[in-house]
Amino acid sequence: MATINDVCKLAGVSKATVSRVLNNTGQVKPATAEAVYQAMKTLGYKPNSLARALATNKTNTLGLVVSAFEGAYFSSLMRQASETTAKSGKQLLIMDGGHSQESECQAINSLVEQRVDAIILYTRKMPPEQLKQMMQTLSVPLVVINQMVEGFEPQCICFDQYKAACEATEFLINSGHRKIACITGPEDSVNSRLRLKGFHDTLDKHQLTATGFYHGNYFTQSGYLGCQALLDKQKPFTALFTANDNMAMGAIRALHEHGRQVPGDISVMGFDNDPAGEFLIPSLTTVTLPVEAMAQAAIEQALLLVKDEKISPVDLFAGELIVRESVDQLQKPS
Amino acid sequence: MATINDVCKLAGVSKATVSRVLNNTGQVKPATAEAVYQAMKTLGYKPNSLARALATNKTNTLGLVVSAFEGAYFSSLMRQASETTAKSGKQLLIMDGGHSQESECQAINSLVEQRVDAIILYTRKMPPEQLKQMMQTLSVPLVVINQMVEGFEPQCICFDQYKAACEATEFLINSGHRKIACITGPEDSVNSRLRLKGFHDTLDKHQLTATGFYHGNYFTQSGYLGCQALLDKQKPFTALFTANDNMAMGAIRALHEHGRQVPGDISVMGFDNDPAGEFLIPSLTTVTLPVEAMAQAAIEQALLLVKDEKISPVDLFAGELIVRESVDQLQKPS
DNA sequence: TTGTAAGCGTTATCAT
DNA sequence: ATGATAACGCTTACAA
Repeated sequence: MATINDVCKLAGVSKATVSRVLNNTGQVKPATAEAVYQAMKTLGYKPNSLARALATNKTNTLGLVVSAFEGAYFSSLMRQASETTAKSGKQLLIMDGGHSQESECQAINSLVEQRVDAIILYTRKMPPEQLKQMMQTLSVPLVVINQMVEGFEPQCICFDQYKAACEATEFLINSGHRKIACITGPEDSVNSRLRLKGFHDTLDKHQLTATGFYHGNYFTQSGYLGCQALLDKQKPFTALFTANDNMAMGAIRALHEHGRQVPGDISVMGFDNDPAGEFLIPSLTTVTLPVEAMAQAAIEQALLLVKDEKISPVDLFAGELIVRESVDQLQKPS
Repeated sequence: MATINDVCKLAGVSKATVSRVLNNTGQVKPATAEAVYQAMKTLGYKPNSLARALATNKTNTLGLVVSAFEGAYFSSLMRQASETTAKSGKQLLIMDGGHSQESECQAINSLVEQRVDAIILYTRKMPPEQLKQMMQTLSVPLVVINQMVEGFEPQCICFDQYKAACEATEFLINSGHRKIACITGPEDSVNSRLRLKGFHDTLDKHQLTATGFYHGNYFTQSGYLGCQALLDKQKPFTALFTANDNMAMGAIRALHEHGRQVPGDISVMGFDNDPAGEFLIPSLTTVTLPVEAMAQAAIEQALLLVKDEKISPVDLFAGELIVRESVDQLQKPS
């Protein structure tokens, strides 16, 4: 692999000059520049970004840690993050946060060792206190998605989980449902707790109480199992609130296998607006989660932090109810 | 950010010694080692992997370029690749190949500049000749998934698209279907052409001909649109062969909107075995594509190449028919 | 067991 | 307009 020295020799100039044409910094006579270009070409020279980073103390790289690769949600997140980063002329390094807090830490650590300019973290496992501590001690700027850290608001890109869950539940109630069951996310997830709280509070507000609930894990299968469990309990319900679209799909399948019509017998509300939901039969009533916008905001904040600019907090992102077929109106909404 | 020099001073030893304890290479007195650890800890020292890579000429990093982030298929690919790499103690750097051949080249180029130890490429856009050229000229080993390059077979991890498509079609015919339409992938994709060829050849073999076909783009929506187009043509068919599960889902939705029962009126065959297919109503008859195994094989070959070991070609991966509900047996299979 | 010093491929500061 | 040369943070002979 050719180095800058090889180029020097072939072009008959010094390292400094080659570096100049490489970064077009400083003045260099067109003729020599041309010679250097030629030399680079014939040698197939590619600058070594490691050496460059070492010399400049800038890697031009952002690190993104995601807590999963599965699901349309994360796909969109990664795609948008990658796009926004590319537009800024930097690299995006995507790492798997794995299934545990420990592996998330490892991922972050490894990004720090690689000297990325900033880290964007989508975590499901990291407790808020530890996030706070990292924000304080880490030597690179850290932006987190979907987790609020007190005192570091500008570095947090959040979605109003609670409100969105309230609205979804409200819609169910407004549609005339009174017996509502729920399949929620894992207990150890802050966001899933927020969604659950929104659900419960809204029921409370209407003097209702949940007909049953089940802790899923966001995978389709757990929606399926959860719904079976709910059905087995023999407590009848007319609507099911689900903490994401995947689980909604699983639940609908379980309902179908039990001979229940959706939405005729039981209505199902999703969460996330997975693109597949539009094509399901019945199509899924759900609430959008603007991942793309959030990913973009996260990268942009990170980019500002890299430039040492002061940043202001980003508003909470809001959900939007998408009314499709899977929820029946038992009565007209008020 | 603390450097090795800071550690030296605080611990009162030389760089060499610190390096020794860092990599536990060579002999170092337990007492001094302890002192060094202490120093590292109190300084919050993290080795700079750039400097290390520069010195050793090894980055301990593999680069993966994917042609898309969307879809369960790529999620599995990335997850498995990430896992296998991690097991080997290396890093996986995932890059977006983007939507064009040019951006794929950029991604590769940038990985080369970052001096990754090897590159794994899942491409949809790169023509075979160019792949071949890269394999010859690139300074890092290159492994490609799903594309066969003559003379570089050991570096190609492939799936037998053709055979799988034949089997799927055969199943349709065996089930009594004679009027079969098809929604295939993009024309410029080698694999999608192979699937289409398998479909056509199998029909030929039975003296049948396709009732119609449509070029989709692997997104759900295009299955939906394609199926509508097919329906509008008024050429009746009893079965639909689809080049991936997403498009199958879209097609089923279109069929439903046109009042056709699946599989009662029209059977639908998917391709890929997307995990969602199991929960669809009707659940999807499809053929598995062993992405995980392929991803693992790709990483393992890459790892061997890094170690300069000679590698032998990996067998073509085979599909497996998954019989579920979406295909009706008009007659018992022979 | 430990230290010295050269080198990895760049950039950047001086001179010239 | 160009060239020496000292960093950058680490590894690795070679000495001691």
